[in-house]
Amino acid sequence: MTAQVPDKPSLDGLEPTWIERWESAGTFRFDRATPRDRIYAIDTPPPTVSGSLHVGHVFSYTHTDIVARYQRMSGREVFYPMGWDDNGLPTERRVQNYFGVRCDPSLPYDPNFQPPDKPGKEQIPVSRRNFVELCLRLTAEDEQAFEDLFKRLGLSVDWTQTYTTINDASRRAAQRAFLRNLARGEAYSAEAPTLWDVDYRTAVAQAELEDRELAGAYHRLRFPAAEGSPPGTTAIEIETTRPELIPACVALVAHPDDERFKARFGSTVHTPLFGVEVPILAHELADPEKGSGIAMICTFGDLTDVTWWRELNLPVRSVVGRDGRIIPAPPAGVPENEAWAELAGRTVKQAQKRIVELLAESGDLVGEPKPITHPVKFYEKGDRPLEIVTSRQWYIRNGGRDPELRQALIERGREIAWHPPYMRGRYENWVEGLNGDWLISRQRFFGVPFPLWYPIADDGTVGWDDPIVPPESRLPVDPSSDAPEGYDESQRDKPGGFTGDPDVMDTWATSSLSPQIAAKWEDDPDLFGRLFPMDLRPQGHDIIRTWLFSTVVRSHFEFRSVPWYNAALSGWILDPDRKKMSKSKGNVVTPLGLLEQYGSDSVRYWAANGRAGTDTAFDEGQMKVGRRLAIKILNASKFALGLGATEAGQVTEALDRSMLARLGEVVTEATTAFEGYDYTRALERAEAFFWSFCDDYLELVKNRAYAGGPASQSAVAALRIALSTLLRLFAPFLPFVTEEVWSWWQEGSVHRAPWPTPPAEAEGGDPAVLEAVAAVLGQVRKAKTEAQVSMRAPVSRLLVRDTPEAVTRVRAAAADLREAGSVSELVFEEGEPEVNVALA
RNA sequence: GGGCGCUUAGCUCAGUUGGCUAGAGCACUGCCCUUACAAGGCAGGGGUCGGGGGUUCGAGUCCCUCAGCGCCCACCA
Repeated sequence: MTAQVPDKPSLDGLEPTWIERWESAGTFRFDRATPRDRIYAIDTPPPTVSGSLHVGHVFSYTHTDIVARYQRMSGREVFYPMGWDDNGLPTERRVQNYFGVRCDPSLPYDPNFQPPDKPGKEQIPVSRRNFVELCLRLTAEDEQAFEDLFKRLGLSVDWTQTYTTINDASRRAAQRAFLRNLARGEAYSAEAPTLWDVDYRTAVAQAELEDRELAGAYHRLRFPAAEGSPPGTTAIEIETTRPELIPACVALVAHPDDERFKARFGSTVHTPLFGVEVPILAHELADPEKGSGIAMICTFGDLTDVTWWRELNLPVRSVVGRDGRIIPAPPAGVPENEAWAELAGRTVKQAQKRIVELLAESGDLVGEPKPITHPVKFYEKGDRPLEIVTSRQWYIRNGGRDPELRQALIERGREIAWHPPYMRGRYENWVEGLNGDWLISRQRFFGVPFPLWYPIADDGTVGWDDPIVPPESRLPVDPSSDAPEGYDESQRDKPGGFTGDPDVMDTWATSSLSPQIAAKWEDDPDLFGRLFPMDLRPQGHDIIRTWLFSTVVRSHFEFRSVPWYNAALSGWILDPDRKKMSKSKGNVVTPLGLLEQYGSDSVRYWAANGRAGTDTAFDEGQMKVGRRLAIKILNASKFALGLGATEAGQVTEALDRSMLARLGEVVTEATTAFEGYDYTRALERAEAFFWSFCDDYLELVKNRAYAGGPASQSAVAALRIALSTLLRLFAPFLPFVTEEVWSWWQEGSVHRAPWPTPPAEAEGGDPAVLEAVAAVLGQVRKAKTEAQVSMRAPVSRLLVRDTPEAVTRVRAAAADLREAGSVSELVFEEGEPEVNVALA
């Protein structure tokens, strides 16, 4: 076929052109009729829709796309969907600010509600359903912007396969999976101390915690001995960073072997200011080295308190409310005295300040508080330290309390191929360290509701342990607006009636079902059967403990199988100062701006140089290199195709066969690398070959190719074979420029072309010939450079002395060498290797 | 405190079972308008492979040890 080569090939405008043509041609459309064993299914990470994508997304999504394109060219039908993770706290917060509303689940749905044009000072309370509608409205806009960016980046996603984590199908899947967990006993509810974010007013899970260093102080407090103690019994001094929890104190605890306190175990002391009598107890977790060696147990200051409280069977005296303030009335057993009046209603921070003053006045504070910094637990998205409150929550078993299940989940991890392999260690590390089940309920609104109601007895008590479940055929349900079977809406929240579960599932409880949701579990059994288990889960290594692990848990329970066979973990994008790319930086450098400035292929080139699992520096220099590579492909292609087509396609010359033989080796290496998910190496090999192809081979054959005749035809044929192979090698990385060049002379899309195999025309070629001739040519160039003359300057005599084998190799391309170097006389000798260049 | 990863040229990084004189790109220096490409090409300078010890004919690579950086977990009175 005759090539249609533009006079001045350019990268400008390639993206919109090809995005449009791929879409109209359905190039990346998934063919669901494909047999299962030829399908490659990807569990694409659904990005959180609450703001904007950043450079890190561009980086990691490119990696997945490269793999997808390789698999597609290798003959697999690629299922490459896109999801939008739009439920959850970040979206709620954004919607509140954007529309000036807040969710009040007690309100009825108002079908005619319209938010104000501008958010007012006071947030307007709206029903849950109205709130969810506003969330959907705002996320729809964001999702469109995300899609546009991902398209611009060149992701070969099948855009007809999209889902959102809040849509009907996702809610149905999440509720169905939960009900099955419940029926099998894998989900349960319990009233227990729970980590609680006082701003979001919701429980949070172990996996969502992070430590932050905070300033605090050790306060040394005196607990006087109880009346009736033997004469001379001293007061006990403890150290605490949370003096405001004195009214919540239920005991003191020291190590059982601690001689200082052994005699006191079983006796009691009084709390300062409140005079509550508390026992002195022994427990191994108490560290004699810390503070005064004896600690105050409060309900609850931290997780160790929870352990002590549980194992020592202590009472609960909660003083911190769900809003993070000291509750109005003291818990049972604590007097409502002047001290309490000073604390009630204050935030814990204010309460601490005040109680320290009171303790100083009463003389119970020993010395001055000693300032320290210490790690404090936060919800990863939160602003204030977590408190621990007692509440009823839903859990899914995850092995945290069950060694057998834990082991089974570790075994599942071993069925997955991890890229890079050491990431499996992080998974096992996490699973082995679990110390509680997975808390999935959140006291929030924009999420998947628990599909449950509870009966209300005639005396008004709620049957929390006796939930009413809907049939699966009714899903999804919203228990806040739908009534359960056998009841009607008038019985809501009435004695003898029912009440809906007010909570929603944590966002991970939905996204842990992403393979099920994307593959339309139960909604389309034929499709699901072809896709599950999937082939690849790509994701960041920071969410192994959350998304990856929870997906394995759900799949293990429902299917007794892994959710996918491969997990590819991408690294971080780092600032030039090697810190994780900060939000502010990420916003300065917008992904769209980069794509427009350098071109999508160039940005992808940079991303492709980040190996799986390895953190990568943000480097615009690499994007410039990528741009140069793309331009080089245009120009080299223009040259190769501008020579015209050869009819016979006979590759007869040794140099041509040598080049193709070397290219064949590169194809083999690249293919092996890709099969091991090492796309970076594949790119490296292709790129290294391509530059030597341009610098050496093209220069050597240029004159011969122009000349005409059989030897010329050999060069032209070899060039076209090489170009076809190279374009396909580069296609996964640089989809736009390769497609552009492919379209000059080939039918169809390069992205549906077969992955290259070593060229058959290389048969009998010796890869070392090109290398040997190129080395001599390099010597000629060096001589000219040193003489400061043009590369076209004539060489009167070129002497090549080397081993007989080497001489034979160079001699095989003697004519090309003479032309390329403008050499008059070319002399070969056998002997001590030397290249001697005599300029005219 | 436990686990994992990392440390190679000024910068970003390759270096696959130990094996020629340790590589690439960027940056830097010099030269060249050569009809695919000046948004280019060619050539060049630059490294005690984090420190120390060991195994070996031979170590960037294997073992021990120390140091530094990063991540995860535990502890956080």
